[in-house]
Amino acid sequence: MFERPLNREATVADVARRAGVGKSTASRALGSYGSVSSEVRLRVLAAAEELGYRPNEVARSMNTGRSRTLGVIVSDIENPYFSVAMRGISDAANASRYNVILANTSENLEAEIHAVRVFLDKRVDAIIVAPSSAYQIEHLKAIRTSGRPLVLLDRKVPGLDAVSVEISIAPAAHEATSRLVELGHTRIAYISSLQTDGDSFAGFPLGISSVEDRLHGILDALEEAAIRPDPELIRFKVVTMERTAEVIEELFHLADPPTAILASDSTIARDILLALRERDVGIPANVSVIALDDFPWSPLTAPPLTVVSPPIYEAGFAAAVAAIEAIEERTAKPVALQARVIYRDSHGPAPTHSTR
Amino acid sequence: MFERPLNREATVADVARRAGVGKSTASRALGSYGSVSSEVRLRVLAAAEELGYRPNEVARSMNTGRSRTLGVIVSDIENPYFSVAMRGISDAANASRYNVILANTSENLEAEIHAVRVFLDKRVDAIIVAPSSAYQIEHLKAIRTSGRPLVLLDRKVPGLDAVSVEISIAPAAHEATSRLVELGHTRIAYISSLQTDGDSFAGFPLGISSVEDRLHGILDALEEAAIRPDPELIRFKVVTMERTAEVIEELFHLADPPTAILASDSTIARDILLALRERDVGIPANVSVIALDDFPWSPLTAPPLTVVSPPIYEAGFAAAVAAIEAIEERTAKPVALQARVIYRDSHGPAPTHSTR
DNA sequence: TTGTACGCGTTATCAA
DNA sequence: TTGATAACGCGTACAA
Repeated sequence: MFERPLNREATVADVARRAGVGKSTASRALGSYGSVSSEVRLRVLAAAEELGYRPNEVARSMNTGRSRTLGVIVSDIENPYFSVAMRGISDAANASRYNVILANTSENLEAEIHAVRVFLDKRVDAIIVAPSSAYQIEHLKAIRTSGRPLVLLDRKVPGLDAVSVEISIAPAAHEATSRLVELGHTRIAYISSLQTDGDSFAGFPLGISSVEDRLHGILDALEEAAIRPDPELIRFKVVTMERTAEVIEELFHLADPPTAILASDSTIARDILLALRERDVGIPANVSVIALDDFPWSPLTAPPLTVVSPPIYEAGFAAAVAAIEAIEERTAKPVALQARVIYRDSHGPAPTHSTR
Repeated sequence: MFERPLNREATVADVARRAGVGKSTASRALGSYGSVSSEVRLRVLAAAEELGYRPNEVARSMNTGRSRTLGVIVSDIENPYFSVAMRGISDAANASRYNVILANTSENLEAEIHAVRVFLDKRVDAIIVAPSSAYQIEHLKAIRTSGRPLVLLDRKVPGLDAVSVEISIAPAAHEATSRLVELGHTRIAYISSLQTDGDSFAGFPLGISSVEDRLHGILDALEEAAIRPDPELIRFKVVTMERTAEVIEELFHLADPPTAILASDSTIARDILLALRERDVGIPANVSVIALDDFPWSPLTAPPLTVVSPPIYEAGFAAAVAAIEAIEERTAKPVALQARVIYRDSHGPAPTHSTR
């Protein structure tokens, strides 16, 4: 069914022979560099056309040492966050005639280490990664040691020689939290899927910038309002739908349950909405819900979701642009983007005790 | 900032020298093929370890002619349909130690042709594609001519020597349509984003199997119920949000407007829901809506959406498995999967005239 | 302007 | 079991 072709592909040598010129002359004519008489050029081009010549990019990479390929490592391409970022990366890469090779890690460090190794072996020109850990970074350092640029998508890792494309969520998270406070909320929960492996501060994990960032925005807003953050209301490592339901259950059984819930990302937001619907909790009548992430369906949920919307397409695009700049110019500037709040109907005044 | 490394990577020759053996002996020891005395093997492995040797996959591809890479061509990775399929492809590829390289085409034939050329030049081992046209297939034929397997994702193209992974929507589309008929609907619209370039039959485009498939399911169900399909109600090439709003507008200004709308995919479904909300049309009180596609947020829309759910992760996985089989075994079996209907709350009885 | 010859890092061939 | 050598297809220094 899938036999190999009998006649192999035409090479530069074949084209040269047919055009009756030397190999390097053909090579120059095809690559349009150096100097070739226009008469010869036409003859070479014609010969190439006739033979259906196509350059072998593998051979080309072999002696240029460059592959015009960007390696992209994300936790899950299925997540709209990363698929949108990927589209941005892909569009930017395409515009500069680069290709994109993808690896999913499921937030698994071993998989990430493996992906880096494979990409390095394949001689990608640069690697774009949303790292799962800010502490185990030997493999990321290895990228730099190999002489290839490294671009950090969204998450910043201290002590690493890399370009980072950051999306600052803090100001928007601050704004959203303050809005909740204005509406009378004092018991505000934050549920995050983050599995961190680093230090923690007062029970809060630290180290991965995007998390610190979100948390700072929230905590600062609470502090301004003189509301003491309750560790009971801040939950990490909530990774499955089941765990989300459990956490929601626990939160509502607290002596003083939350009146608002902040979701760290769209998956958590979905699971929270599902769990609340299961329990028949009215939104926003009984609880306000705000997602610290956006996704295409956010205007259409019941009720339409108030979100902190990060410009991820732009971030992906910027990451690829930075990677290509670093490859070609040996330098690239870090990028900082800002999320913004989109107010819709999933938040409202804090319920009074009588309505609860 | 991003200087090239001073000391280049260790090669087989370096390892061989350090271990005090010949280049080919080292190569055999590292690749664990041929025969090497265990004493020498250990020495070579130790030397490789010390030098931090890593094989150069580009050089390897160069003379094996294989790259352990699958090229994947989709219209838009941002679309959950393709991002989920991509995850399936990626997981299956990963399990067999293959890599995945991605191209987006935005349903643009030129981009698809370009992507094929690039992938061929890069010597991918096989190409998985959801083709945008069933007629312009020279570039797809070129894949086969080059001796590489071609796997068609979701869409079947006649007259092409390729393995296809099909998702049959027809039975589920039939079932969903019949359900609508049972509920009293006789005016059922179908809105599709498909931009086809082929023949049409009674104004309906034909040729791309997944479309014929959906349409057949719907038309068969109508025929069984002795309802004559109205070409006015069947709309193709609805690709933008604006166009969707226009089409909705047009449909509702018909003398006999639809009481149910079938959406071809999740993007169209989103735009339809948005347009209906804009017009304040009650779902399902005034119109029933069913999507012929599923996506993670379908249970959480207002109202929860009745959908025809295609197993796309499985389709992606199967496509990659078939591609790898074709590469390694020279043959692969086509795969046929079935979508199923998930009944939720966006469909209901046809409104009586008095309520309209 | 043109052509020859070599290098890139690997695997494959083959004689020792 | 081993190692010298060729081959993959391209770019490119260098000489003509």
